Amino acid sequence: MNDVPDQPDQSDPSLRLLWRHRTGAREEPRAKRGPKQKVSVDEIVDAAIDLADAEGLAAVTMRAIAQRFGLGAMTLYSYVPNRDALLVLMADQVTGRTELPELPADPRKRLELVANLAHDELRAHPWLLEVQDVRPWLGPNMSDRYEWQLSAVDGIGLTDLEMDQTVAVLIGFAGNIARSELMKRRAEQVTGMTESQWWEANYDTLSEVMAGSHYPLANRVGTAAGEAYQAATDPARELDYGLARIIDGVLAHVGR
Amino acid sequence: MNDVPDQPDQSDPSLRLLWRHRTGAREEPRAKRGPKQKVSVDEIVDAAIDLADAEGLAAVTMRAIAQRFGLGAMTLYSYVPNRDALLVLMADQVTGRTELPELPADPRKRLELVANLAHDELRAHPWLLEVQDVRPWLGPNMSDRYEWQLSAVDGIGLTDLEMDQTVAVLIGFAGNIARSELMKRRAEQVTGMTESQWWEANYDTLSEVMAGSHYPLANRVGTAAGEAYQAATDPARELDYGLARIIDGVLAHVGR
DNA sequence: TCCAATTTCGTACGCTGTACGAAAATGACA
DNA sequence: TGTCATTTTCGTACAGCGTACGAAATTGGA
Repeated sequence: MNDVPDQPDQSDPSLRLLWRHRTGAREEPRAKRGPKQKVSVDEIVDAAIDLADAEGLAAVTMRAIAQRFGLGAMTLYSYVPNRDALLVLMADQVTGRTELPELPADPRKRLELVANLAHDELRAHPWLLEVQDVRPWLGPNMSDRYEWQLSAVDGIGLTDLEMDQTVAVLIGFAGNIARSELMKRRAEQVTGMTESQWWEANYDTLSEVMAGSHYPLANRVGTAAGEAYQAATDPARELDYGLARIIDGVLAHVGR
Repeated sequence: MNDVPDQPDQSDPSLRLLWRHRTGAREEPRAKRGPKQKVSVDEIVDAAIDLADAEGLAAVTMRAIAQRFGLGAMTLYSYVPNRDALLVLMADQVTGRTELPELPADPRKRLELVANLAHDELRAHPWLLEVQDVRPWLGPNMSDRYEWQLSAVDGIGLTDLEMDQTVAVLIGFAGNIARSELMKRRAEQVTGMTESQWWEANYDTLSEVMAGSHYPLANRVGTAAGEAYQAATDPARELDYGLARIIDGVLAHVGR
């Protein structure tokens, strides 16, 4: 019998699930009775990650995951409270796969590394962009990542708050580039045409429909882009350009 | 009988729908026979926008929109080819509601205006962030907007390609701030707690679970953030800080 | 051996977008 | 005015989703 009255547990249940491999010292108490679980949470999460990598986040359905193990769909709910929690577990688990390299001494190179690492990861697992919209996750691997990101901007001359905000700007920017790359790939997949093919196929309709409007700058810029790299956009160069400007701004701010 | 062989029309059908109010000079040919349509595409799109503003994009279902007009769900498909096309129409239409102010002379103020306008709009219509992921849209109001954005960075000393990339960085950043604001609001709605309440409710679990890990920088930064503004993040200040750094970087690049 | 605890999972519900085809409404023409 | 081709309306249906519920199966401890 407890002295303290039973107040409803307001704490997020998926927190313990996220940190299941690092809970203090003791192992999580195995169930004493009942059938042994046939798979593990990690296996389920890994299977879901595979599925998302291969076919996109929309293909990550409870039924599809369960089928990979020959389980019934509802069985997954004895491992994971619901689909959203699974997505968070996927995000943290895939984050843990990327090892965090030593940081170079040069501040500019440090910031570039933070952005490029995020960008590469999001290119490899584009579904992370969609998961991000579901919930901010506070898992062990994400925490490690954040600590590493902060260490990259530490000692440069930023205040504590500015350190956080600088990291946010950098990884946000990397995410935007990754997002535009994803959209470009998706558009090509949906339409079955490359970007330049799309513009060609729609040229007549566009010029007819835009006859009454005038876009001198957009035309000039669009022409320049088309000549520079047979497409309207080139995310790789956007990354280099934008990253250089942001880092310039940050380093100028701390007076270098 | 046509001389040219019938080649399948590869052009995007929703393009004509997007530009329905500006097609050259002549009106779109009204149907000669059959019942008159009871509503208009604009009314449908406006209703969908209202719904999205009030209850989020997930509430924008074909059935819900149709019900607003006392129509059957399938009736909408005589106005709009499918839901995705409707979302694009919504995005362009709501973009047209924001009037584009005169641009100030000062380059810094011009760039700030571009970012702030995007940010305010996304705050008022957060579902635009989700629509953006569906498809890049090329409607009349988005085209006007893009031309205006380019004019804001024109004459500053950027190349044509850099103009486009600069706009992309600015509005992408504004979008990221709006996204984190949206997530914060959503989290409070889902959990029923404010951010600081969440941290309080999960403090015990967190410190237990993170006992084996060390996050000196994250702790320092988190403490600083908590003291500065009773929360882990403050999007409004992130906007000011990041925007200043980005614009610094751009203006330094063109040598001012 | 028996029971309590736990996992497994079939069924079902409400929800989604939308394919299909019948029914209703309308303007043009005989 | 009657007829018909055209167009809009929309009821029904289907596949797929997350998941609530409850029964069945499995297991270790007493």
